[in-house]
Amino acid sequence: MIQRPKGTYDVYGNMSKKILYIRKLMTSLMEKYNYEYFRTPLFEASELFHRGVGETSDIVTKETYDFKDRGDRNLTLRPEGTAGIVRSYIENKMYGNGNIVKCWYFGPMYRYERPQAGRYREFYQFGVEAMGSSDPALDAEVISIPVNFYKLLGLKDVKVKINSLGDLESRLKYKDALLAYFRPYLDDLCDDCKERFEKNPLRILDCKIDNHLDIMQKAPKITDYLNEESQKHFEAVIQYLKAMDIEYEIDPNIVRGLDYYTHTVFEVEANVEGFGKTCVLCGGGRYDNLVSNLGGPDTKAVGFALGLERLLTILDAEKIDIDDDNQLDVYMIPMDSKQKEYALKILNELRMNGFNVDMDYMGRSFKSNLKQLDRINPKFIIIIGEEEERNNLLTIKNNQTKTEEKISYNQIVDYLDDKMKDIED
RNA sequence: GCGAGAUUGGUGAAGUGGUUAACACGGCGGAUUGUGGUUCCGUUAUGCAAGAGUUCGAUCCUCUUAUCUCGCCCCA
Repeated sequence: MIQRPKGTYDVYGNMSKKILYIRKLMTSLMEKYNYEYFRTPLFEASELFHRGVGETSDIVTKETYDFKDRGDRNLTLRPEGTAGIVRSYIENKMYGNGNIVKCWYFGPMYRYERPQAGRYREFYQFGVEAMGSSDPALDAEVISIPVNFYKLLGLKDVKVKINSLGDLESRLKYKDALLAYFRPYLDDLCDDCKERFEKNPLRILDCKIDNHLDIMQKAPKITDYLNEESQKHFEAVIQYLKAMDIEYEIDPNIVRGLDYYTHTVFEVEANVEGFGKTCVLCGGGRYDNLVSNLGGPDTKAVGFALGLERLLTILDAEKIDIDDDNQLDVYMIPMDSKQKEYALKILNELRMNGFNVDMDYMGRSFKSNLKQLDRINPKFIIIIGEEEERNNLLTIKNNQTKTEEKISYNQIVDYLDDKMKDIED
């Protein structure tokens, strides 16, 4: 038997309802924020991610799906959303009028990782990018999006952890300071941290094993290395968060895994009782150099992304039920296959008049069809037998009151329109 | 990439080196030939992830592969 590829999953049943609901919520929220929907290709020139995400990041060095197409082009399935959006921004010259571009996306991303709970090789991300402004208020707006999104979904104790990496200058100075600081203690660090020391010293601060060590607590803080401009930006973001009543905590250990971040970096976490711990739900930050690094004009930008699968896992753990069940308006039961023509005629008519209608295609006995009704749970049942067909009638039964009446075919649309209003009231 | 544990029908699962693989739910049919969540009856896996090996005989033992779960790395 052919199985689905490792780290992928199929969506159906309950899951599909949840996803549709979440997508609807995203769409309406982004309308309120006045962000535009963007869609970019699932694969891009490999070089885009090498230059965009960072040549040294783990995502690019060991997690991408790279392939050559039949025209010998080097392509990569996108491991994240920002690089493609920025490429599109540059390629379509959206910077033209010095406009701000605020957009959102939702789609599959690909990383060759070891699958674990809530983590897949093909996974979906919802994200936004706001390009063309360095206003710290924009950072705050972007941060407010996931916060409000989670609140609307019913998550509790949603909290922002925020830090600043400063501009390139501040960051380099800090990196040097860290290297100088940790070098004498290298032997005290865990093996992973020794590797981090070489590759990405900022991540040492994030280590779960060495967390307790004295040298960790006393390590230099990025905040002491921010230049004046970076400091001012950071403080302003904090002020704006306060203004919006968004709960935050400054966490100097947040450094993020992608190379393009500058200034604001943040994660949003929620306390998940089901897991007995706080979980990171999404992350993002400012990337003022990415657009120019990818060949565009100097453009400041900020964004975030959240993983759908982790969100669903956490909603489950919190027992937040979000399925967006749209109840069937009408279920049709033909008494006999002879009545199918007439049934289909009614079915089609009702659908074109805006009702959700389905009927039995299993050739079930009448009795059996009735037994199915509890599972199908329609608002109305239309029963069509020989007599109804002959006289252009149909029997319609209210599934709640269990009362039924015979009406003529011509009346059905008006009849249902009327009844639906009653139900809604 | 490394380590550990799993994989039995549509679903949840019990089970054993040897004839017909429990039990439950669901499905279908019937008791009730045009009106339903109850009850009762019948039926529902030529097969125990895939392949190979050991054996007179394997779902059970061994190996390989695949996938899932958990941990590390990483990410979010």
